[in-house]
Amino acid sequence: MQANQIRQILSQNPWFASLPESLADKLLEKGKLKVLHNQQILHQKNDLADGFYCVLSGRIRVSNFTVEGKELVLTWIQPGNWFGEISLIDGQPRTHDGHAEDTTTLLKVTKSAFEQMFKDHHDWSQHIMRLLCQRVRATFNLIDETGCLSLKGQLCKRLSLLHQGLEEQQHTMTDELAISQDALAQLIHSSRQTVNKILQQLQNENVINLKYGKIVILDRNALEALSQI
Amino acid sequence: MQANQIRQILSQNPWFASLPESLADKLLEKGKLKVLHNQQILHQKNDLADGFYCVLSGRIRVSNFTVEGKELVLTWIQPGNWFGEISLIDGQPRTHDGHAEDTTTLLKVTKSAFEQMFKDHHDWSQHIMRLLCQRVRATFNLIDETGCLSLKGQLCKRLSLLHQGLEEQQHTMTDELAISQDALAQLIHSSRQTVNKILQQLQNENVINLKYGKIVILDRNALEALSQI
DNA sequence: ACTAAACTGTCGCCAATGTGACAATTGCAA
DNA sequence: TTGCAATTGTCACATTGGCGACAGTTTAGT
Repeated sequence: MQANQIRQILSQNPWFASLPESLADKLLEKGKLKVLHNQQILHQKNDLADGFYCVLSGRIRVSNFTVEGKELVLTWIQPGNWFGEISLIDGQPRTHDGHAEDTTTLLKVTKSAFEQMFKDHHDWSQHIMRLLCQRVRATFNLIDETGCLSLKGQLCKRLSLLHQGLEEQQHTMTDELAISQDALAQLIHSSRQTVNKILQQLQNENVINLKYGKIVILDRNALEALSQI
Repeated sequence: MQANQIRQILSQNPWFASLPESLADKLLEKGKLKVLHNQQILHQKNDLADGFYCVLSGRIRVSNFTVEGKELVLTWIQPGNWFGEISLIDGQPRTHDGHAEDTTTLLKVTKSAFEQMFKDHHDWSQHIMRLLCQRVRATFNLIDETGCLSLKGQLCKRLSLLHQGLEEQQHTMTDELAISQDALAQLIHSSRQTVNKILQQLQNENVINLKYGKIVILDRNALEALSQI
């Protein structure tokens, strides 16, 4: 992958884009490419942290397992997003498993390089604090969603977010989300059958179109509106 | 409230206890007492942040409302715990409402005093980062709980945590939690009736004893074990 | 002591949702 | 083309848990 291509992906992330040029350069200098194949494990819950990562292509599925062995997906980390800073900062083990979905390219900043950033750049900690605040707010939103919204609301919100992420990263004009109903069910901790029923409803309301393995967004605004219920 | 009494309460909090003496002193210097009466509003969701707070007595109920007007309690902040740093750092509005339960005494560090800490003490940001990491981990735990555990599991976990908090703050040897079943139901986003049913079960299993307005913990270990299911 | 308010215990009904089962459809690769 | 695996569509059934209702109990205030 070319350096300018990497820069291009990274710059679409608001947090990275807000870094002063000098810090961004330093971070890139320290980053090394790492490629995972589909379903390869990046780290497991309770592992010690070895790096600060950014997804360049593919995606990372962040999840946990219940005692009965059921996988609960917290989120998917899409290209341009950084993660893994928490364990590096507080020295505690990873909170979740991280698996690659598809062949996935990462930019990895090692633990020692990450720590060097604090020593070399007095303002680095400010940016890390902002990243942490984002993380807290994102998890609060997640809690609100699961607590306040109906399953239909949660599903619409997720579709809306996925659609938005698609726009940011690919600049495509297609409104197709390549995701199975099974995967969607995992995201909102529901069952495939229930998700299917809700998606049928949405199709009848002309909000989406269902295809094999993908969903076409017809009415983004309706989706946003339904994310309230 | 006496200065040494305040210090005593604050020192029982692990985060505060880990601050270097000099930083702790500075923070105390800047703190002003603020008293709220029962149910008084400290801040509402979307308010701009005006301070960094620590509960000294009473407690703060942190919650949100659904569109239908139902209150969802995220947590109660017990004495010794600091909060409100997120909005101060990223400049975004509050994520939740904060209400006093009982007459509540707070230590308040104003926005400008908080910001001055960063300027005067180069290592202050490190401690704030640790606080943020704690916050993220706590919310991840909450998500895991609601996603992975049965209602009984969630309830046992909450009872266990409340019991633990009680020990830390009061050094009492009584194992009575003064909390209504109604309030417990709010904490785990459930209904009073369901909570009552589960509590009855736990009483039959000799894990707890039910009283009017309070719960006596009989078997802490059993509670911990049940927090897994 | 009396009363009102808060809290608990319990019932039955009902909506939401998980689950297993099975058929139909689609896409991919040999 | 054919066969297989992944995905979707649909059903009946069981379970969970929310909710209204109401009686009983405890506390606090006058």
